[in-house]
Amino acid sequence: MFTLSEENYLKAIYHLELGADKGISTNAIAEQLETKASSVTDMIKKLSDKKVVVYKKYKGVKLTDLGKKIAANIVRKHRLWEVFLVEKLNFSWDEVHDVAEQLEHIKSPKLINQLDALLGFPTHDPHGDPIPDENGNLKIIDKSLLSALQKNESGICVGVDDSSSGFLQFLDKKDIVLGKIITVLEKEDFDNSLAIQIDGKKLSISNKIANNLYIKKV
Amino acid sequence: MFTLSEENYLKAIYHLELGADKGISTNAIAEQLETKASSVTDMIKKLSDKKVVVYKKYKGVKLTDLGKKIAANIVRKHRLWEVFLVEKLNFSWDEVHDVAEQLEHIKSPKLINQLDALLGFPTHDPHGDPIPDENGNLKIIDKSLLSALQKNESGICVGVDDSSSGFLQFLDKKDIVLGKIITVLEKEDFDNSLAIQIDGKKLSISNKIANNLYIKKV
DNA sequence: ATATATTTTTAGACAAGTCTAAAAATTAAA
DNA sequence: TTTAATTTTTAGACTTGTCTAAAAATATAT
Ligand SMILES: [Mn+2]
Ligand SMILES: [Mn+2]
Ligand SMILES: [Mn+2]
Ligand SMILES: [Mn+2]
Repeated sequence: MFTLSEENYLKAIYHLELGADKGISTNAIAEQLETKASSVTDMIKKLSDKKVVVYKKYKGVKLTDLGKKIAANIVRKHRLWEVFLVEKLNFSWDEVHDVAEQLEHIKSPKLINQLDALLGFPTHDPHGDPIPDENGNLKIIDKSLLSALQKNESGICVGVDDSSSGFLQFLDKKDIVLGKIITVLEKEDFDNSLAIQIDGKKLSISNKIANNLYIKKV
Repeated sequence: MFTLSEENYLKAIYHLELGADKGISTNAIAEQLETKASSVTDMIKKLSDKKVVVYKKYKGVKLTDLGKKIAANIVRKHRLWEVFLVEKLNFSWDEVHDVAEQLEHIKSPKLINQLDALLGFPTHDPHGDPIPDENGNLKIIDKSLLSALQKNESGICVGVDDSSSGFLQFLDKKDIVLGKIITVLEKEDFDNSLAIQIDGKKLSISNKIANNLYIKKV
């Protein structure tokens, strides 16, 4: 069994490993968890003793298969709870993360299986992130940043890169919702801003926004 | 804000105070929480510093109004989660307690309000125990033990005194469910067992069972 | 290749929560 | 009302997870 703290370290390493081939550095973990490098070194030793990471001094850390499975299960719980909060309890997508951070540590396999069923076995959370299955496998869908679209191309909104409540509330304000179709009308060379069409309405979108919104080309 | 451990102490004292006029003894709390008296003394000092209990050395402990409110809120969360598990996730009433012990510590007022609404503002949990409102008030319904019924009197099942899974599963097996009406056909002086009628069926019930099942006289 | 800067680890400390063993206070019994 | 038994508190230790400051290793720059 793993403590709350150990689970958070495993999850942090799991997230950092996606899109990284080398071992994860002590500093990277410390930054992710808003803690100090020395604390990370201590915890890594414990996790190494428990066979969930492989650790070589000064060489960074990698999850073992066991570690990956445990971490994926925490992510699974986090995302299922986020779906629950939005679908069943009328939370908006910018309110769910902090509560899910707590709920993800509840230990009860039956609870999570039944929750999965109640929600109709969702494949993605409210931010468009995939929900790992019971074995920790997740299918990556083919998505790209809005900024990668060319003029006159269209895409369906499928996720966000930045899921801070600031960004999510901004999208709400602009009526940009996952599932809607965006068409690029114009790309400005000057500031890389975009003129887009969504829901029949025209909108101007800064480069920063376009770099944080995922779409699937249609 | 209170730690998980502090919350568990407050809840234990809250339960012990129901049906006790004096201060709650160190040993009583230690037994309830399956810990040692010395640990209780340490924690009581902390809770006293935080103004949630009043503590006089060797004289036991009492919740302040603030302490009562916080404890009642934890009980509220515990019981709402139990209702959720039974009503929405198909848990049986003997499976919910351990999970609720974890869920009761999740901090999110919105979560609990929305959960309350989703469940239709229930007044009692699956074991017949009342759910405190947002202010910590709970209305005690007039219930008595099955063993208090006289021959030919009837009552509706409204709760259990012992909510161990052993007892609950026993009731399941005998088809004794909250809401059903029980009529006492016979009382045996010899062993204080009861012959009862429930759902048209006749059943023999030991004194131990009759002393752990609450009914409301009809 | 050597010096400098950065990263990582170690050493030592601290708070929370728990425990055992011993001392002090209270309660019950003779 | 003394003595004995029980309850409660204190003293000191241990674990988990964290921190700061200093040492060691690695990476970067001249
Ligand atoms: Mn999240
Ligand atoms: Mn999410
Ligand atoms: Mn319970
Ligand atoms: Mn209950």
